[in-house]
Amino acid sequence: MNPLFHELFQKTRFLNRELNHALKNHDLFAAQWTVLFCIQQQDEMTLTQIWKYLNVEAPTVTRTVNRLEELGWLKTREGKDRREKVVSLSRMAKAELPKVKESVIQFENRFLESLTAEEQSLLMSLLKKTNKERS
Amino acid sequence: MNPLFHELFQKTRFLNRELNHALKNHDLFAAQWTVLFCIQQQDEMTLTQIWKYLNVEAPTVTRTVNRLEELGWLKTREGKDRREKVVSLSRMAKAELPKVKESVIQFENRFLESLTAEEQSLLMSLLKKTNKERS
DNA sequence: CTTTATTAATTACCTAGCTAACTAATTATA
DNA sequence: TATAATTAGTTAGCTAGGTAATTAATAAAG
Repeated sequence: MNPLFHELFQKTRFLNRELNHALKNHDLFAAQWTVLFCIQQQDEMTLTQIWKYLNVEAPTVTRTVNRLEELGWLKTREGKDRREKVVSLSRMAKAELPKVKESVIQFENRFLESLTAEEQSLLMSLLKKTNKERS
Repeated sequence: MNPLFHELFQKTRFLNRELNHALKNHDLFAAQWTVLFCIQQQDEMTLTQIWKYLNVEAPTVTRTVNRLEELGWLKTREGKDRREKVVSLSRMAKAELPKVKESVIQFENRFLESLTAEEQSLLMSLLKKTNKERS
């Protein structure tokens, strides 16, 4: 097994663990945060838009969105296409998200502080250059 | 949310999915393969050695090792310290692993073919340079 | 218009991470 | 040596990813 893969998997496990830790004060998990984040950017999204954006399967998003609705972060309504479920932030989420974002930014900066801006964008472009064909 | 994180998470999700796909012929999942791989390198390992190597928590390894034992890939014995469980490859695993390795190598090469050797080692060193302090 | 195909979302069930709380064996200490 | 602390592993239960199969609504084709 190529050590690059080992390193990649280890790093993201570590990142996930630490991000969960940073979000604990806000009673959120990493995957929940990423869903909130992308909805907040778009104001409203259907489930399909969410899972396509996150590059994740539909059932995963169904579950996370349901949980976030239970917890009071999200509200949902039927789309004009009645198969669609349209998701948006609750009042509470709009009030709380800025603080959450602050925690996440602190965490990200701590993780990246040993890389210069050039190294960060280099890392980004190398990741993007990697093959994305599904076999 | 820093786009670098988004890209990292997406990439490893993609990698995991594709590696699972590549391993399907051998009736293995990615995490199972990584356990088999590290045991095969060391010949014998205790559970603690495994989870420290993989940078994963103990219960995760307990479960995966049990599953692999059920499936006939692994055998276990008691260590001289009777708390320890020592894990090694079964006869079947030793016979099959070379073919599995072949599939994995093909998969890895396909994923990395758009990067030069220099780019690969650059990516590796950038990942390693990242902060690893647990907060 | 009716039938067929497609699409959005869900349900059920699997692997795979995690934490917290536990047992049993070993090591350190009083 | 008896007790306390540590260590190896497990169990229970959560989030989070996946696939396969299903339902309901819409779109396309006959």
